[in-house]
Amino acid sequence: MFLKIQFENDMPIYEQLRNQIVQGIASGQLKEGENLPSVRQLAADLGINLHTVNKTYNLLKNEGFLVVHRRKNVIVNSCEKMHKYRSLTKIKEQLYPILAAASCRGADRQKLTELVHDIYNDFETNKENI
Amino acid sequence: MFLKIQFENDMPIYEQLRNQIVQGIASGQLKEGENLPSVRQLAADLGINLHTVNKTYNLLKNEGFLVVHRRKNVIVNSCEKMHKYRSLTKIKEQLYPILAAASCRGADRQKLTELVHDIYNDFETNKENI
Amino acid sequence: MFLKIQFENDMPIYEQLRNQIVQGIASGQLKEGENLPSVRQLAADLGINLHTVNKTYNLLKNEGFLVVHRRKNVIVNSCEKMHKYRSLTKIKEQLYPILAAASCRGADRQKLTELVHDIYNDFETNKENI
Amino acid sequence: MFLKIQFENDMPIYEQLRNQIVQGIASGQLKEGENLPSVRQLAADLGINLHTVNKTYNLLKNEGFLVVHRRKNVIVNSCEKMHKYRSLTKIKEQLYPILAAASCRGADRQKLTELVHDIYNDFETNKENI
DNA sequence: GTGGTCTAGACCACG
DNA sequence: GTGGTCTAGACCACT
Repeated sequence: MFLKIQFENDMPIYEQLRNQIVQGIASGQLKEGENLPSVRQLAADLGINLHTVNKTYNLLKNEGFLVVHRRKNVIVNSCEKMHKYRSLTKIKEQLYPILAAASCRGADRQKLTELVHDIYNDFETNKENI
Repeated sequence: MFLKIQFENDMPIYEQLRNQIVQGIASGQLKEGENLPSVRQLAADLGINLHTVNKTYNLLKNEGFLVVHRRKNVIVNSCEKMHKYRSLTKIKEQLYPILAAASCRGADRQKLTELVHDIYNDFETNKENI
Repeated sequence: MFLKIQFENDMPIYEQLRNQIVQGIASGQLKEGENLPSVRQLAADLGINLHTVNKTYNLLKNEGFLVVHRRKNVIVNSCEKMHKYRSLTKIKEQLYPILAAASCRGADRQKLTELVHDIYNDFETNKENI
Repeated sequence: MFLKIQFENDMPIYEQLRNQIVQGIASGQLKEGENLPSVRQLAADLGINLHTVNKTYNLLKNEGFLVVHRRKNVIVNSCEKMHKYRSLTKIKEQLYPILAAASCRGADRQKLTELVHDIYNDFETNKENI
């Protein structure tokens, strides 16, 4: 598994985990329909609490990234389903404070669009390597 | 004052305040050298505790957006000083999880760059209206 | 714990605490990765408010001496991380007024370098005693 | 006059003033017996409050750097008199927290003694230029 | 049980 | 009157 927890990070563990799984999906390391390790197993692998993993899975389920199948295994949702959760206004809301700070600090729209491309390139190069 | 707190929001008050002030600077509503209301005043205006405002001001000071001036109280820092706090890697780090989720949900790089332009346009149109 | 507050001292409590912890790290009494008492515990031990301890910890965190670890609570940062916060110009700035006064009062560079060695010896002899 | 106040500095004005005058003496820009501008005049020159200048002068008087003459003009004390105020233990006390932080951050005794020499050189080169 | 946040009231240093 | 410091008591998120 490619997941790694930074215990000395400000970000809560469940949120680190959430972000990494989402990035795994974005970069194609986790594919549609692929199933994730059980709560118990992932907790053991990472050396963290069961509740924490559970919280992450629930969060990802509510966000539409995962679905819990009847046999209790957790799998990556289909792309079409995920698309239904898209909300540009929400994304904009999240970007706003980051871009505001960046703008104040002299990062112009050119720089920012470059960054966006950089990140999307990261996603795609990962896909190719798989 | 254009600041407004949403008490029902999950985001801590001090952080809402921080974001709004940064956006005020980005959009030119708060100009370099302009002074902000005193801790007590702003706390009274917003109906919150002065320590919460104090925390926000201190945070913004540490981030380089504000400086305490011995006679003008708290003022907006100069652009040049703010520029020293720019770190593209940090911005990228902040964008990463947002773009990952957006990408999973079918927002391609085209859409995202449009959003970036939208937001930068917001900043600039505000500037023109002043 | 080796920490001791002088309540009759002009220096703010949180700053006394900060200095003593930094000296503890410098002298090896607090080692890399070692964890400090909880905010509440230390506050109780020293007979001060937990917010004061909290302020100290946050200050030391911002200065790179401490990090909050999600399981070990607050721990001493690694030496490498601390090294990133070194700024000779800043140190020089801090030394300037002290050395100016010392110089006026007839303490020449010889005396001062001796003092520097004295202090560094203190740090090292403490290390050996552990 | 070579004095300059930074209103956006954390350090109180009276302390900035104190440090600069001490540095002026250390570097020979202010010589033994030379008299300083009146409280009123210096306050006007710097655009600060009378009380602030007064506080500085009183502080410097208590520290032995200045003496108030009978005709109310303030003059730089003689070197011999200043020497009586020397206390190595006090200097050491002041250096301690600075060197502790520096040491943690990887500035060894070599680096620090260099800094000391740098600063003393500053004092002396100023003297030669006068 | 930990640190983080918010509120509240008090005193002080500074200008 | 300003920000800075300290104390006190409360609730919450995280693990």
